[in-house]
Amino acid sequence: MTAPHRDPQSLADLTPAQQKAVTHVDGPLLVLAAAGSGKTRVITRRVAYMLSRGIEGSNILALTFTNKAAGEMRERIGKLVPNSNVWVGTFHALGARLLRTHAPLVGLDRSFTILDQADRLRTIKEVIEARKIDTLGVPPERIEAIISRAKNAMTSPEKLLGGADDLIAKAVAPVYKRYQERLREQSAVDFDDLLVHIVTILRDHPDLRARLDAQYKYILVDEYQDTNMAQYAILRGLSRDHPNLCVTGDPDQAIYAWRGANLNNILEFENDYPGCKVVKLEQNYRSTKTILYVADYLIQHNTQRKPKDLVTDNAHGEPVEISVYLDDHEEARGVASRIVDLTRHDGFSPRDVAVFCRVTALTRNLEQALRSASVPYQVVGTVSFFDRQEVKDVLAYLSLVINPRNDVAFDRVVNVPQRGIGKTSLDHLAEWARRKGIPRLAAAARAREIPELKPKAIDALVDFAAGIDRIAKHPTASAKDGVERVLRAVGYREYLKLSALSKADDRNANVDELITAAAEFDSANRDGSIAGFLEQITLMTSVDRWADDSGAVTLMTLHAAKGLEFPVVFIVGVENQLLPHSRSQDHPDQVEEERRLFFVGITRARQKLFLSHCANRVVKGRSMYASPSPFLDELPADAIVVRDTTGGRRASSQWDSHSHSNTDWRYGNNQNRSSYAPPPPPQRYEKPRSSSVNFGLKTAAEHAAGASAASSPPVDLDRFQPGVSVRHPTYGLGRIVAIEGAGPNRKGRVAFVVGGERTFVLAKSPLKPI
DNA sequence: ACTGAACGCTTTTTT
DNA sequence: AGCGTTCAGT
Repeated sequence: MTAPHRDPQSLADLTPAQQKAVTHVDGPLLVLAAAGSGKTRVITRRVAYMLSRGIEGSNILALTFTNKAAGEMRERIGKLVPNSNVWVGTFHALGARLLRTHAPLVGLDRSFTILDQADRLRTIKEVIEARKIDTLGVPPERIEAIISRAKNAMTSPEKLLGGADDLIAKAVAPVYKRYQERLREQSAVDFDDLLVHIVTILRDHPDLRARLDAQYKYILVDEYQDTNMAQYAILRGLSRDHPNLCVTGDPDQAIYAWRGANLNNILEFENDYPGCKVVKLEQNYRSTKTILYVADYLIQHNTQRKPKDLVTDNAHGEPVEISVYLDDHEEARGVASRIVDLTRHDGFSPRDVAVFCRVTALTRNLEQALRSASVPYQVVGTVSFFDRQEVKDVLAYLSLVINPRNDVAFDRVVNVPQRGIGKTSLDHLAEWARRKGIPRLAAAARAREIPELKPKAIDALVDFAAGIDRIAKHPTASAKDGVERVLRAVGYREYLKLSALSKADDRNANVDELITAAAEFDSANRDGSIAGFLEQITLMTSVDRWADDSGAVTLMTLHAAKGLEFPVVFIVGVENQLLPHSRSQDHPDQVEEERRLFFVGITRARQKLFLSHCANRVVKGRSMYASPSPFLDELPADAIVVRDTTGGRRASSQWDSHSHSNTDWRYGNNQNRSSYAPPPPPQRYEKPRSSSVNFGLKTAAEHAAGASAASSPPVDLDRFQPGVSVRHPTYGLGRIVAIEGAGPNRKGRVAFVVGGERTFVLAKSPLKPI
């Protein structure tokens, strides 16, 4: 139906299905894109096609899941059509941008602050404490999650309460209500508000809605299966007069239900947008036949699912390897040496390799093993640079300068560096500010009027407020200037030198890096503001900071892996309480999501896939028995090989006596083999029979023969003498310079290699002689 | 009243 | 292994 366009050759390299998607311009379009089906390519080509048909770039909006995906797409569009003016970004970035312009419509200043999830949790805790709300023992973290889910579903506190018989909702609703008020008082928003406020604005201001709808005449959405109700509502609002909405996604890759994503958005799209065209992309260009076969075999175990045919013309490839290790250290070492082999003998480079795990904590061992094997690696999703204390401190100062109502930032820095302002003084201040209905910074400036405060505290607070004021008075030139001004004004470098002990150098380096980041921001955004700098940082995800050109092995969670691909993939910790995670085991829906998560991990691999699990794993400092994931049973036996590295070393009478008697058990089954992939010749490998046991939560220490060795032996106090070298968990190595007193209260003065001298009560301290 | 050290509790996944 | 709370000391 579409006439030939200006550049006919540009479509020749696309399959008929891809062409259909690319050339559909007007009206709703649903692209069901299987993993590895070239979805991103189709989207970018479609944008280029629209531009070539004369559509203005400023009328096109492309929404992605992460900033990184946005950056890639922006770049690819830029290569096809330079200077196109298409807006590409995440939903949250769009929300922030629109809200900067229209903040007053929902009662916020334009200089509003975006709270990250740590700030949000802090605020929730404060609300509970200040209002003495009885939460019926529901922990703050859980309350936070419930509030977030309620917001994403656009449920008000009142409506949450309407759910009658739910006790938890009853406990959460008042916190939710008060939390929302607190945010408004501070002119702050959390991540969810970036979406919800936009929904409110679109709903309450029809003229503005119509204007935006007309401006964003063409909208593309990636990863549509992971959108939530608020995002859905935004899209509805922007696609009423011009329903040229193109969504792409794959229900089998929906892994964010826990965050409020609603799978029905994609399942019901055809009904929501009548006349919608549907294109299925089922051809896989990424993985070997074997990997695709394994993935498909697994995902067919989900009951809530539309069947689909995955096909590929790629080579068969090798069987998927499942390794069994004795414990998590062995696993890490095994993976590391495997990677060394691959790079030395098989022509892979470290950058071709990724290691995925279910929880971030698992990366620790791997880091160690890779380091000692001299394999370069990069962790995605650990405490990011911007989560570091010193960086957060400086950013909080900046944030307070820009938005003086930001009480969260005030609390964070009012006593950093220490100004002798303690908790009781701050409690009085907060209470007074609350009664007066003013921000805490303003209250600090008027500390003299607060009767409960001591003169010392008054002086310190007034001083602090004046200091912030002084910084704010200077016209803020650039982000870099702002950071440097803060550092100078508060004497932050000096503070680091004195208080940070052995970490002073690292922390100073981090501060340096922050200055660099600010300078980078300045040159990238010549009309940018400090507010813009802060916003960019808050909305940045861990994946966004990941540079894939670093030539290093990539370590990340399965969630972070979505949308990426690697020639070689390892998935570690494929164990029962981990994948599926123990928190999901009670709910079948959640187990299906875990299966999808595993599916996502498997389908990231192009050529080689390695899975592994352990018999023992250290969790939270305790060694626990671990059993293989039930998902491993759902893989086709004829496409996998098992490698048991535990040998006879796992001999433990406890273990064996608990074993199941089914000695013929092995991974996988062939009950309903899918027909598209002729499997490689069957490879029969006996699975270690004892591994099929699930011991639940007993610690291995309770069983192990050498259990007593695990408990730390009491240290003989007499061994602490002047001159003796000691180790402290926090301060590291040191030497005893003096012993004071006698008996159980005997104290030792220790000079540390880094960080000066400190005194400890020897019997109570964690000091160890060396 | 503030500061610092020790103890106990906790962690799924993230915009 | 990390963080917030608690306790003791100045």
